[in-house]
Amino acid sequence: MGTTTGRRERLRAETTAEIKKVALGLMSSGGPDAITLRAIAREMGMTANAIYGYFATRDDLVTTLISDVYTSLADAVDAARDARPADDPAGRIAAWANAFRDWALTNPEGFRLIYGDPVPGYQAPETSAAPEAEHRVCAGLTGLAAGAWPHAKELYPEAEFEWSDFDPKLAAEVREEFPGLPPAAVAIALRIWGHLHGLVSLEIYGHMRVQTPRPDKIYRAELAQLIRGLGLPA
Amino acid sequence: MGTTTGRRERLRAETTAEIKKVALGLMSSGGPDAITLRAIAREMGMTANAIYGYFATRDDLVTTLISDVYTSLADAVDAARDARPADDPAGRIAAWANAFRDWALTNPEGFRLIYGDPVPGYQAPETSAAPEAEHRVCAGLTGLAAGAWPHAKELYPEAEFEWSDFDPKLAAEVREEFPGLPPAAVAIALRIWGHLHGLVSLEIYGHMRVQTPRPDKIYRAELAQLIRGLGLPA
DNA sequence: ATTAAAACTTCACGCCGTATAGTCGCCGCA
DNA sequence: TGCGGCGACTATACGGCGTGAAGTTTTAAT
Repeated sequence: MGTTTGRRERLRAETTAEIKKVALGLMSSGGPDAITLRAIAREMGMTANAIYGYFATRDDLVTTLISDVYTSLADAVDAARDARPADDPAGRIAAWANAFRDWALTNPEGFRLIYGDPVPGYQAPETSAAPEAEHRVCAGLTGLAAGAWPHAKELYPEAEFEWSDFDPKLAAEVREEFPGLPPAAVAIALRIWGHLHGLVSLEIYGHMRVQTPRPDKIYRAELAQLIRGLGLPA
Repeated sequence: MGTTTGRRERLRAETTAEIKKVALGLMSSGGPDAITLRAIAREMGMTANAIYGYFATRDDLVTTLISDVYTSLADAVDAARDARPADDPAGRIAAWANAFRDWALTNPEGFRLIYGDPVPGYQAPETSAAPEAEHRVCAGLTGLAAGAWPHAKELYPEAEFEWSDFDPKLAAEVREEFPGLPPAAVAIALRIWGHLHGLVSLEIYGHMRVQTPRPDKIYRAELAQLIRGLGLPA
């Protein structure tokens, strides 16, 4: 029966999943630095070298983890955004942004893994470690900008950007999903990404709390100004 | 002669300086991960343990480096800002922001050292690694916000923030240097910090270039909107 | 010249990633 | 039922890391 070869594959998949699970556990308890092949193996009752049967190198494992974690972030923000109706662009933006910060505060080590120097000596592959998830995040943000664009277009100069200013794949997807949307809206999306990423990043890495005990208040003010700056009703 | 005791101290200071210089050199050529006691010692023709006569631990050395590098960043942005006259708040903001990004692009490893996970296993001291320099950066930003406040105050709700929302030292300094400035202006400064930090950080860590070949254009648009959002004339 | 301290080396330990070679058990096939 | 092969795993080893303990050399002060 073909199930026998299926069995091996299943065992293999289970072990792979356990490696990743243990690695994520180590990360959340001891930070990304705690992701070591030896520690994972110890926890699993194996030898470190056994892991090489599943991942060619430690960086390979880390890249996979980044992709998984980034996907979970993308899922979280997408879900929060889609819980609001499409005719409430301000609410969708606020939901997305709050989900982003909440996810980061809940998974600070994951945030560092995705956006920081993930692990000692890690070299990211040429193409980004999680291009697909990062792409989803940007596309989702552009969707938010698209929802706000009818209000925002009066406030922004359209002429400054061209489609060639963006990654071809991103541009193509946006033009297909939101026909008529100008490239300037994608620029807005990237700028919003930068704003939110910056505030959350400073908070996660401890730079914000030195200046203010209420980073949440700063973030809320940011949201209010963001929505106002897009010409949306509160 | 008293110069004899002075000689020892001078040699000691020179060696300390050389350790830091070599460490910074390793960092700029091989990234923060390349800062290892053994590599520094190798470069200096010493043993790794000799460094323990100058720094209690590797983390101590890294903390000192962070402080030095952060100070050089603070110097750069302060100088750029002060090159513009006080009666040109928009120009001062633009100068500060451009100096910030330029410094980061020139010293990407320094940026990672300051704002990222500096080095494998590094544990920041309880109080921030470079509180003085970080303070200067925030105070400088608040100065920019103060310059813009006469124009911006119409656009922002003042009531949302109180002085107790900020670090007492920061608040005290701001209140002394800019009497009459409301706490809302400090919130604006922190938000601007977040915006610029986020865009630069995404660029430095390679997330922005995956989405756009022209991060400079995004940054320029950010600046324009920032100045416009503060009610300043371009 | 003597002495005490500072600067530096040597050796050792336990981590790490990973390359190489070898062992064991399960699979399909005769 | 026996057997060959292959995949999963272990054993051993190398060089790198931070760092502690102990010993040696250099230097300044008496």
